[in-house]
Amino acid sequence: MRPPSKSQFALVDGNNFYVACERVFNPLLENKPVVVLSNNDGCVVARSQEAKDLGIRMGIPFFEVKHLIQSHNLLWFSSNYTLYGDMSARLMSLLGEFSPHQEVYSIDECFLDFGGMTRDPIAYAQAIRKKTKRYLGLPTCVGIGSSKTLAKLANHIAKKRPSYSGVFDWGACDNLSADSLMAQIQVGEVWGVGRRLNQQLQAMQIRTVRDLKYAEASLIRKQFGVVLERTVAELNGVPCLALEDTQSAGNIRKQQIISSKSFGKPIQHIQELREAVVSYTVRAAEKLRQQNSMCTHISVYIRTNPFSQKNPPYSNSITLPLILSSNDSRRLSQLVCVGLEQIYRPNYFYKKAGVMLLGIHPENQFQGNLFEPNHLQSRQQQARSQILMKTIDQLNQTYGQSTLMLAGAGLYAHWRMQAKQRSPNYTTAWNQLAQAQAN
DNA sequence: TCTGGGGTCCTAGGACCC
DNA sequence: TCTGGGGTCCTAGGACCC
Repeated sequence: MRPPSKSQFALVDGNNFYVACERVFNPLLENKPVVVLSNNDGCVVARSQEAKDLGIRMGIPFFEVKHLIQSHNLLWFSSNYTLYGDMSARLMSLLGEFSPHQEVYSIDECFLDFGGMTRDPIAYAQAIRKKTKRYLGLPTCVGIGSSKTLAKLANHIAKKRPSYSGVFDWGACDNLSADSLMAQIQVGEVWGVGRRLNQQLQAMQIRTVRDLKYAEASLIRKQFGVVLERTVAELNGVPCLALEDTQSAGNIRKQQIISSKSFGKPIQHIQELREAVVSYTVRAAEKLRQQNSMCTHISVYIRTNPFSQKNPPYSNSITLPLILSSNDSRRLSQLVCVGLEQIYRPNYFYKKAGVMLLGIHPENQFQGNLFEPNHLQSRQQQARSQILMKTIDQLNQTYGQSTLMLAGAGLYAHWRMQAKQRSPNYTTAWNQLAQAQAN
């Protein structure tokens, strides 16, 4: 029996998204095993179907599959987030036309509100797929269900079972066949069941999606908390998670902003670490200003390579409060350097550092400092800082990133990460388009 | 040689208050 | 000597997601 709820969600997800983006501009990649790597060319983060068929697992370190380049003509790319981000924006804007409400959930997927739809949802979803393929060259799959969790699961089925032609709708399926389908899917595939929960559920003989759907809610609540209890309700068609409308782009304000990266090679000296964390801070502060916010705390961390056998491990972090909220790159960088001094230990080989902005609030809720001897002066400084930062942002936007930067970020940046095979920015830079043609 | 980066939410426990 | 109960707020840490 279907629940009385009228809510319907569709989850549209790009297939092998990063690989698909590369293929749009390079048709020679079609029908070949292709992978896209994480930053620093570290791990495999996207695989074409052919690469999956070679047994390349998601997240596997690249060096473990490098031999397939020779033996199976595996093709690989460094990640090009400028390209994927731009393609994503186009995809989301196109998908947004298909529903009054859209939640952009990640770079390659979004929920659409299918509630109260009078048309045949499957035909409608097929129309969506056709349009994204024709306009953007991107293949997608669509899952439809009365809760977000069911829509995610439906999308999984649409992807794994070609017989559904890329669209699966729980509504087209009676209870009995829905249950038997769920009995064929591992519980770990459910949205919200990660590695840890999977292990614990297995131990309780909850092995398939169907097992979880019919697990006793009170028991789940007691053992695992409200989050999984909600998941169980959602599997039963009771929507607990609302669609968070992100269609009007301005309303997403991040609660924390992180900028962190591994280094191309390990570094030892504090001066180089300082350059790295200052440049991350500048990047984070830019993001902060982009959403018209300020922060009250900043946190910095450093760590050695945890996989290294020969060097001793060390990692540490520190969170420092700002006396006055700020989004000024200079002030934040100063504080980050103070923090770095406190956690830095000599004689270690550092592999990664990061900066986190916390206590984020809108710019216009600026709190003056009561104890500031000259309150008015601090207001004026604040205003000048805003103007300077806006100017820097504009210049960098117009003339390219790092046109203007803090000297502390370092001019040479020997620690910068590796990206040996990045594709051109086909959609965002005229000069790189020309380069693509020449190739 | 080579192992990503950027987020969210929830909970437990301590500090502090009356 | 004896030392309550209930509330809020904050932070750290753990789980999850892509």
